[in-house]
This record gives sequence, structure tokens and C-alpha cells, in this order.
Amino acid sequence: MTGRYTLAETEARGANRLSHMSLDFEAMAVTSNLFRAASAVRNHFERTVLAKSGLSWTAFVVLWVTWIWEPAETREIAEEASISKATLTGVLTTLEKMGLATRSRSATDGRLVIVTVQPAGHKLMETLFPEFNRHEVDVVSDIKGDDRRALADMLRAITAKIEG
Amino acid sequence: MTGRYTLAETEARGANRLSHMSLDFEAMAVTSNLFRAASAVRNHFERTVLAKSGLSWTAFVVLWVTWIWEPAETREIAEEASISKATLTGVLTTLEKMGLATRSRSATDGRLVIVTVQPAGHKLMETLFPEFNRHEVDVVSDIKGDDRRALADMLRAITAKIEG
DNA sequence: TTGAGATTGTTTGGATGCGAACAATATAAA
DNA sequence: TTTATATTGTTCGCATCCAAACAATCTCAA
Repeated sequence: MTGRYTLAETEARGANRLSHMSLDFEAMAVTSNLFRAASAVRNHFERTVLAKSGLSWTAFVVLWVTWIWEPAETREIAEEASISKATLTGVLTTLEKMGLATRSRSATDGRLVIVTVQPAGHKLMETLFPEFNRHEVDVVSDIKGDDRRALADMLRAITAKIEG
Repeated sequence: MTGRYTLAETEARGANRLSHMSLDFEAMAVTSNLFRAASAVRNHFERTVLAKSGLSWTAFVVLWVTWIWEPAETREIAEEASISKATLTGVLTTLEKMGLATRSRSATDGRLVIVTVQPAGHKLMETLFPEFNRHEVDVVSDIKGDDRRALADMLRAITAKIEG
């Protein structure tokens, strides 16, 4: 939760509030910095790489997942993008308005909706994704190679712990 | 970006799309799992610990920051909570409606708004925050002590790299 | 003292974001 | 065949979330 202030400062300032509680400040530091980092990365990417194309972070992720797996079912896309199906409905409408993707009904199961990337979407991703990846490289450039793998593994462990 | 599928599966499936691109899959795995984890933690906390009190993740963070630093200026709260001032305006309105916090004008600077936690807010945090922390402990329980510190440090490094 | 520029919180407009209710479709057992 | 149950995407209501425009206030130089 802490941002500008260090954990030590927060701990000192919050001493009166927190001193009588039994707390694990290291676990707290993990979740705190997890969100701080995720939020910083997201905002930075939206303001730099994604700004030109007018895509939000979520719209980009949805388009990316569809691009890799197309034709893709919406339930798969929602799962991969870590968003609810209700949210996906809105994002897909946005992508359709932008002419980047289209919806169609499944021929074998009338309940399913199949999503396909439009030519404009393919053209966009062809240049946007490599650029996106270069920013990803930049963001982790202060972390050594072995540590990057360890970092990804620990983040995966957190997700696994929650989702079972 | 990948969720249910492993990076290897995505790489294999996306071979046609990605094979001709020069990509760093390890950097990709970091940002991918960073968001997957942050999203999972947030949703899990909102559905368990926070559900009873009717607080969203953001509302809880804002209340927590105010609780530690009160009386707090809104610009400080927004910075600590990693949200924009526009977002904070809405969240504070929510917290006021719930009777957990109040706004007041600064006596020395008419531009500033000072936020204070109400008695109901104090009472809530007294039990909610320790419970919140117990869930934080649970979430990182599969990661060893030393690794937890390393994890927090690397996440801090990512944020620092972006925010300078 | 005064007026240009800086700072702050709110408003506006638009896009997520989710749970719950819903209608359409599919599946299963009787 | 029929009927109860399950699954899927959308709609609805509401709460974030941000950039940009805005009004109020402060600062500081002339």
C-alpha cells in the first residue's frame, strides 16, 4: 500500500495504530509493491506505446490474446485476459468500433461467440507488439537474467496459491 | 498476458505470428505474470476479506492510507494509493456516503482538502486490517522468507525504473 | 498592490470493471 | 419427447479509472 514512503516510515508513523497488532510487514510489502508495480507499468504503457493507437491496456491484451489464438471463443479470451465476461463484452464492442476485431456466432454451438482479428488489427499488432515487447525489456532491465526468471516464478506461485 | 496457457504453449501456438519477430519472452513473462498476480490478489481480496464491509480494493487502500497518516491531504493520499486525483474524488465521495471518512477545508490553504477517518472507520480498520494482513500472509505462504524480500525488492526496482 | 503563473480538487466525458439477473441455447435424464 | 438443469454472452446498475478542462486559491515578481 505504501508508495512514496518507505515501509519503515509507514511503520514508524503508524506505530500508534499498528503497534498493538500482530502484523507481518514482509507479506505486506509484497502485496504493496505488487500493486505499485502493476499500476506503474500499466499507466506507463498506456501513456507511451499504446497512446498512439488509442488502445487501453485491457483492449490491447484482449486484441493480443485473440491475435494469438484466433478464431477464439470469448470465454477463452476472458480467461486469458483475466477479466470478467461482462467486461469483455464492453471491450469487444470497443474493438469492433475501431475496426480491429469482429464477432460471429459459432456454427456448432449457438451460445458461443467467436472473435476474429480484422486486417487492420493484424497490421496494427505486427508493429505494435514488438514495440510493446521492447518496453517490457526496458522495464525489467535493472533485474538480472536469473532473477527475472525467479521473479516470474514467484508471481506465478502467488496466482497459483489463490486460484488453486 | 498468458493465463491458463503456459508461455511455452503460447509460444508454440503463436509461432506463425511471432516467429519472424525479435522478442524477449522472459521480459514478457514478467509483465504477464505481474498482472495476472495483481489481478488475482485484488479479486480474491475483494471477494473474501473486503466483501463483508462492502469496500472495494481501492476504497480500502484509500481508507488505510488515511488511517495511517490522518489528517491527510488528498494529494498525499492519491500519491500513496497510486490513483489519480480525479479517481480519488469519487472514492472519497463513496467513503463519505459510507460514513467512514470526512472531508474538510484546510485552514491555512484554501485549495487543500483534508481527510479524516470517522469513528466508524476507526472501528472498522481495527478489525479489518489485521484480517487483511492474515490474507496477505496466506498469499505469499508458498514463497520462502528470503525470496519474499527479494520479490518485494524486484517489484520496487520495476516501479523505480519507470517512475525514475 | 496587482496581475500573471502555479497549484489543487472537482467536473466532464468516456472506457473499463464486476456481480447479478436475464434470454438463448445446449444437454441430460425420465 | 419433454422437462429440468447447465452454460454462454449480454444487459443492467453501480463503482472505479484517467485525461483534460475548469474554478478557486495561492505565490511572487513588478
